[in-house]
Amino acid sequence: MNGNKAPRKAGGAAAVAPKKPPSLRQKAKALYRQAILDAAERIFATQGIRGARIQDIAKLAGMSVGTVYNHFAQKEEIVVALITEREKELREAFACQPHDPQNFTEAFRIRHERVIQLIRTHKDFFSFALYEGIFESELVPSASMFSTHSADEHERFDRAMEDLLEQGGREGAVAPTDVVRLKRYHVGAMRGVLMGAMKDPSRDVVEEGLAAVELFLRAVRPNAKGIPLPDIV
Amino acid sequence: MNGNKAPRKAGGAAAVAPKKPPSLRQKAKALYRQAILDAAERIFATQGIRGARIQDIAKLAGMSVGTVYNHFAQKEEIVVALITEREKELREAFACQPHDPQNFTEAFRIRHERVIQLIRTHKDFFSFALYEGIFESELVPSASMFSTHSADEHERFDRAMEDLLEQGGREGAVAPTDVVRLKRYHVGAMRGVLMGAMKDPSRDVVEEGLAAVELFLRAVRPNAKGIPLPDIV
Amino acid sequence: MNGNKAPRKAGGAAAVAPKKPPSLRQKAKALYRQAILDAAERIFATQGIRGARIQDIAKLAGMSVGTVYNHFAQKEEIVVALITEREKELREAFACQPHDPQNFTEAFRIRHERVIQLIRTHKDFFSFALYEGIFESELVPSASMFSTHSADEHERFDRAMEDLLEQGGREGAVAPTDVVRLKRYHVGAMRGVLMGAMKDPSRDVVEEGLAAVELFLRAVRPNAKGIPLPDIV
Amino acid sequence: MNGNKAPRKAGGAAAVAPKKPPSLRQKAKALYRQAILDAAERIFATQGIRGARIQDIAKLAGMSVGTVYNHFAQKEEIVVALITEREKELREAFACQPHDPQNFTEAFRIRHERVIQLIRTHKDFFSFALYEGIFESELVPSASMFSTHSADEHERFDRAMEDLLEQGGREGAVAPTDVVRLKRYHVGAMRGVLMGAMKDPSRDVVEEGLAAVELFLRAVRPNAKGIPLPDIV
DNA sequence: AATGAATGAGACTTCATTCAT
DNA sequence: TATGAATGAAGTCTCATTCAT
Repeated sequence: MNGNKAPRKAGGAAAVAPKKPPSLRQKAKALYRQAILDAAERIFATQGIRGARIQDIAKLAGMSVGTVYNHFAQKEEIVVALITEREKELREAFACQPHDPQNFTEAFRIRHERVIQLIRTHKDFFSFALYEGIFESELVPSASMFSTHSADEHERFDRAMEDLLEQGGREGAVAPTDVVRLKRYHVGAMRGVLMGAMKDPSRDVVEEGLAAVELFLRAVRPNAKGIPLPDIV
Repeated sequence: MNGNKAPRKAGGAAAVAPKKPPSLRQKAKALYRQAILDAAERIFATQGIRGARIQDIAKLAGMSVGTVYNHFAQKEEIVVALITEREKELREAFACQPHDPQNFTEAFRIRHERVIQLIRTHKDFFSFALYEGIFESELVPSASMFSTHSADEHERFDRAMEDLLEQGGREGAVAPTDVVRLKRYHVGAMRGVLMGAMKDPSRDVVEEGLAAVELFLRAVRPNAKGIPLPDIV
Repeated sequence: MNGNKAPRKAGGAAAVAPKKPPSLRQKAKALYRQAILDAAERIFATQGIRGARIQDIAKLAGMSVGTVYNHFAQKEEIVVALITEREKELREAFACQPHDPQNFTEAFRIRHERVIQLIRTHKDFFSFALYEGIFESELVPSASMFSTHSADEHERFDRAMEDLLEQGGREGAVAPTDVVRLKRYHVGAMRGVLMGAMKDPSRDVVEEGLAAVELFLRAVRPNAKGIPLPDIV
Repeated sequence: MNGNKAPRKAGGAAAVAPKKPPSLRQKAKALYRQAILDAAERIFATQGIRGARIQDIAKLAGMSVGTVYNHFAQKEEIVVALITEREKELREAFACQPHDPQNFTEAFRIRHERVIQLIRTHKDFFSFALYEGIFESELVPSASMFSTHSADEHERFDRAMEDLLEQGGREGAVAPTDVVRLKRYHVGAMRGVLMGAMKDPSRDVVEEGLAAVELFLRAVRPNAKGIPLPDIV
C-alpha cells in the first residue's frame, strides 16, 4: 500500500529522540551539573555530608548558591546523584567483563583491581562514601540522608559481591560458609585498608587494596581436609 | 581541743588526694554525668552525632538542657567523654590479663572475645562508634567532632591491636607482613561483621564476631612453605 | 481515726488540677504569647500577612526571633492563633445575651453595636482581617495562610449571622429572601463602611457602623404590600 | 512625483503621531503584552498577587521569563497595567451612555448591569481584585503593591460611583445622606455578593449582582415622610 | 545546682531580576 | 528580541549556648 519508507525511518528516529548531538545549552548544563558534583565531592570529603554547606559547594564550584539550586532542588539530591553515579561506576567496574578469566580466583583479583583503580581515581568521593558506609547498604542508619539512594536491591554493589562469593563457593574456591557474613567481612576489611591507604601518603591505594584481596583469598581458601569455614563447624 | 585542724581540711585533701570516699555531692554529680552519657549514647545511635540535639539528650536523661550544660560545657565534650570512657573499657577488655593463655592464637581469641562481649553490651554506643569509625583513628576526618578525643597515641585501642599483631609475628603465628595494614584489615573486617550483626536481628553478635576472628586467623596463618603474606612478595 | 480533713481538700484539688493559680512561669509565658500576638497584629495591619516578617514581629514585641519560635512553631500558627482568638471574641460579642431585647430589629442593633465596638477596639486586627476577608469564610482563597483557621463550620461568625437573619425572616422583620445572599450583602457592606471609617480619621467607626446597620434594616424591611425581596420575584 | 518625502517619514510620525496603523512589530508587541496580562490575571486569581511568581506567569503565557521582563520592567508594572486597564473598562461600563434612561433608578440598574457583566466576563481578574479591594481605593494598605496604580483621583471607579449617588440625591431618588459612606456601603455589599457568587457554582453572578442592586435601592429609597437616612438624624 | 525560656548566628531555600547568547 | 540560566538578597526555621530565677 505504502511505497515510501523514507518517512518511516525519520519518524522512527524522531520518536525515539536518538543520537541528536546535545545542544550547546545541554552541554553547558551538563558542565554545571558536573562542576557541582565535583565540588560537592570535595566538600563532602572534608566536612562530611551533614557538615557540608551549599554555600561552600557553590563557592568551590565557582558559582552562586542560586545556580546550585537551579540544578538540584535540594541538598539531598546532590548526595543522591553523586552516590547513584558512583555506584553505577562501581558496579560496572566490578561486573564480569568479556575477557575476564573464568577461574574464580583470577576473576576475583581482576574485578577487584578494577574497583580499586576506580576508588583511587575518585579518592574524594570514596573517602567519605566508605567512611559513611554508603555501599554497605545494611549498615546505613535510616536517618541518613542517603538511605534512599537506591530503591532497587539488585542495583547494589553489595549484592553483586554476594553473587561473586557464591560463585566462588560453587567452584570450590571458597570454603563453604555463610555468604552474607563473608561479604560483610570482606567489604569491611577492604574499607579499612583502602581508607587507611587513602589517608596515608606513604601508601599506594592499589597496592594496599590488592594485598587485602590476597589476604581475603587466603582466609577463604579451603584447606586440604575440606574443613569448612569457622562458623559452620 | 584539736590544735591542727587547718591542714587536715584543706592541705590533706588537695595535696595528696587520698582515698577519701566521694561525698554525697560527688556521687550525685557522677549520677547526673552518667545519665547524660547514657542518654547521649542512645541519641547518637539513632540520629548520628551531628543530628543529635542537646534537647533530646536532656529529655531522655530526664533533666533540663541547663543541667546538661552544668556537666558538660559543650556538646563536643559529651562526645569526647563518651568515647574516652568506652575506649578505656575497650582497651581494658583487650588488654592481656593474668590468666590469658601464652599462646598467641589462643590469646588472640580470648582477648577478642572479651572485646566482642563489650561491644554487645554497648550496642548503642558501638553501633555509631563503629559506623563513624571512631576507633580507627586514622580514618576519622579532621572536621569531625571527635577527632580530638585522644591526644595520646598510646592510649588508643588502635595501637594495642598493632602490638598484639606484632607479637603474633614474632611468635611465628602470623606470617610476616606489614602490621599496620594488617591491623586496618582486621579492624575493618571486624567492624563490617559486627555492625552487620548488630543491625541484623537474626544474628548473634558474639557468634559472628568470633567467626570473623577465625577468618582472620586463617588469613594470616603462615603456610607450610613459609611464604610470606602477599604484599611482602 | 483520722482527725485532719485538710489533706482531703488538697488532695482533691491536686487530682483535678482545678483553680491552681497560674505559676509565675505560666504567667510569663502568657505575657510573651500576648506580646507576640499584639505585635503581629500591628505588623499584619501594616504589611499584610504575607508581607509580615517574623523578624519585624519579634523586634516590635521586643524579643528575639528565636523567642517567637519558642511560642509558635510557624508563622502560620501566629496567624491562626490571632484569628481564632478574635473570632471567638467576635462570636461572643455577636451572641445573644440575657438582657438583649426579644424584638428582632432591636436585637439586631444591639448585637451589631457590640460587634462594632469590638472592631473599634481592635482596629489593627480588623483592618487586615476585614481586608483579607477572613470572616467571610467563603471568600478566602484556599491558597491563603488562614484558610484552615477554623475547622468547625458552626464556630464561624459567618454562620451566626445567617442564623440571626433567618430569625428575622421568621419574625417577619426581614422580607423573605435568600439568607446566604443577604448575609453576603450585609457582611460586605459592613466591611466596606467599617474599613472606610477605620482609614478615615474624620469618621467615627461606631457611628459609621451603626449607620450601615440602619441602611441594612431599611433594605430588608418588608413593605406594606408584602412584596418579597428582589431575587425572590 | 512627490517632492516632499522626508517629512512624511519622520516628522509626520513623531510630531503629530497621526493615525498611522500599527506596524507589524507594534502589533506583535501588543500581542505579547496581552498574553502576559492574561496569564497574570489567572495566576493572580489563584495565588494572590504576592504569591504569583513571574516564572509561572511566563510559563502560562507560553514565553520565557526574560520576555516578560522585556515588556514589563517589574512585577509591579504588570499589576498596575492590569488594574489600570480593567479599571478603564470598569469606568467605561459604568459611564453614562447615550441611550441610558434619564431616570436615576433605571440608569442605576442599567449601568450596574453593565458592570456586573464585565465582572462576570473577567472573573479571574475580579475575583482577586475585589478580594484585594483594589477598587475601593481608600481601603488598600499603603504597603500594597498596587497602591500606586492610579495617580489621578478622577480616573477612579470609586469616584464615578460617588457622582452617580450624588445625582440620585439631587433627583430625590436617594434619601439625603453622606455620599461617601453610601458608596462604601454599596461597593462593599456588591463585593460581598459578587465574590460569593463567583466562588459558589450554584449561583449566577449577574443574577446575584442585580439582586444586590435592588437591595441597595430599597435601602436608600426615601420614605413617604421624607425622613433622611440614618446618620443624618 | 536545676530549670527551661531567651538568644541569635547560621543553614536551607525561594524568587525577582539581570545578562550572555 | 526571545531565551532561560545565573545571581544573590531575603525569608523561614533550627538549635547550641546563655542566663535569670
